[in-house]
Amino acid sequence: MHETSDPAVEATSAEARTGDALDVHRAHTYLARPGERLTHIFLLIDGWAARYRLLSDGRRQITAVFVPGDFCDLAWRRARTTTQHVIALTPIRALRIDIGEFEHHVECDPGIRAIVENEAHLASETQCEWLVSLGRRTAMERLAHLFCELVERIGRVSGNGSGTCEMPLTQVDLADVTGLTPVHVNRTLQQMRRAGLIELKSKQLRLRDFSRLRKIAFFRSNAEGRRFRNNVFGALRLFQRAPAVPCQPSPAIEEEDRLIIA
Amino acid sequence: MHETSDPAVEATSAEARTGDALDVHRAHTYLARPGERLTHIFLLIDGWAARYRLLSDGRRQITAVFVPGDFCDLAWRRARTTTQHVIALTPIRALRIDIGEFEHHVECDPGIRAIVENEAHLASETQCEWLVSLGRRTAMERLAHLFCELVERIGRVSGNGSGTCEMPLTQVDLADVTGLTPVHVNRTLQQMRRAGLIELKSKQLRLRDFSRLRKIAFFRSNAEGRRFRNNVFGALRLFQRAPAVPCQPSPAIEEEDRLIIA
DNA sequence: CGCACACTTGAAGTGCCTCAATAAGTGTGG
DNA sequence: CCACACTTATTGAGGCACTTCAAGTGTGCG
Repeated sequence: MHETSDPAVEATSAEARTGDALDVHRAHTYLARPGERLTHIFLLIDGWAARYRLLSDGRRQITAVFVPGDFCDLAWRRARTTTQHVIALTPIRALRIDIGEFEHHVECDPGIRAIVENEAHLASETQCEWLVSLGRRTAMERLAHLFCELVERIGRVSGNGSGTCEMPLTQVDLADVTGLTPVHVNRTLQQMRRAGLIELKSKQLRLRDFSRLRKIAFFRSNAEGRRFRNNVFGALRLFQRAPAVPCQPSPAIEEEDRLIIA
Repeated sequence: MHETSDPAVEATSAEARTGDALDVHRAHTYLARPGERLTHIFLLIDGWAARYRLLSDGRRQITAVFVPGDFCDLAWRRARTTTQHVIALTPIRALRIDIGEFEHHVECDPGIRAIVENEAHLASETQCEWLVSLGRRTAMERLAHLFCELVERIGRVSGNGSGTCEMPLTQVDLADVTGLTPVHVNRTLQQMRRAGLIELKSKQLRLRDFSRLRKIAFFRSNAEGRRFRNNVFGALRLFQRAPAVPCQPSPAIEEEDRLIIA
């Protein structure tokens, strides 16, 4: 598979065919701002991003974290405009898919539709679990749960019951995900280190005792649901190729067609 | 429109045609339990319901509140089984729609598809705002926000800037929505009453100063997004009538079709 | 090498929780 | 219609998880 080993090269050639572009962005660049007209959906290839809501007095709550393989942001497929910020947390590479083409793919390609609907479903499950964290879990439980989730999403669990994954989130980011203050995140992380639960240094997270962390976090694995999840290269390939058979997308639904019954 | 003024009668006749049934349930009956095979989606006609997650030590977090006109639960359209509890908070009437028929309707009827996708989108926006509440808002802000949301969803705002709506949620329910304890909900409600913000008695909520509450809650209206929302009778009618033109639903997507690329 | 950013630590304060008891509703059956 | 059980709402006192403010100390990078 040497000829397809570099997704960037693939993307470049694909761009000529489909008009989709592989974007490169530095950390902290905005992929979306609230109120913008929605023109693209990104398929994240490398790096992390986050969606967040900012209150007018500066309070910030991160409402989703995007890792390689995630679409960003499926939440706005039905919307005219964005309602939240999306920012690159690290340098990223992402396939920028025109929203019209995206809808066309979803309409015409059952494989892509299955992926997209599955992704949306996973995102909604994740979001529910975040609600539980923010509403009912303690600081340590919230962090433990987040770490379990991320290791399941992008990490590796080794035989001896430990797991590892990248962790580019700063303590400020972690605070804005977990609804805590950075100071308290710091103290809680140290408590977890002292308890032998985790190691976290230079953007590398290691769960030293996955099963204990799961219990602490009341973590419910969604590995089954992720079994059929797209992987980043697979999804990339799917979106890069033109649909094998051109199809007639059903006509766009006009506002007048939406149900308004007095 | 006398002949269609009673949805129950309509439903009964529709049942003969479509197999959908209008269910009546008492308060506190389960519409779903985690791990159940998903067979139906409910269209709530009367009464309120809630989805929640229960931790093994008894902590409960309500992750969605359903009011008349809501589908319950769209979150599971892509799932084989339910992952949370859904319970009737009050006596309810609901149109029980077989999941297969539901998917058929969505597939074949662009009007229904528009409704369902719009509903799913609204639900996801609401959920994001709940994340912000639980993560970054104080007790009073959380309650103020919830009240603003509910008045926008089902209440009426009168000219003088006050709004009213039904409020069948007990203080325990409110606590499980807002991630607080019932005791603190009680104290916060009294504080809001004393401040002249709300009246809340015998299941009736009155916002005495909607604009002040909005500011307190950092409430962002989604009235625009709800303009095209189905209303309960409209949606009921749609789901009761058989599709005007029988259509060929695209073949179900088999597991093998889902993308698995190593 | 120095600047910016991430992380760490301490001390003091507070918003919310826990435990506990009582009052006020609400439905149910005799 | 009252007696009873049960849920819901209220109030008090005390404690703790988390916040706030205010220093620091690494640490990576141009």
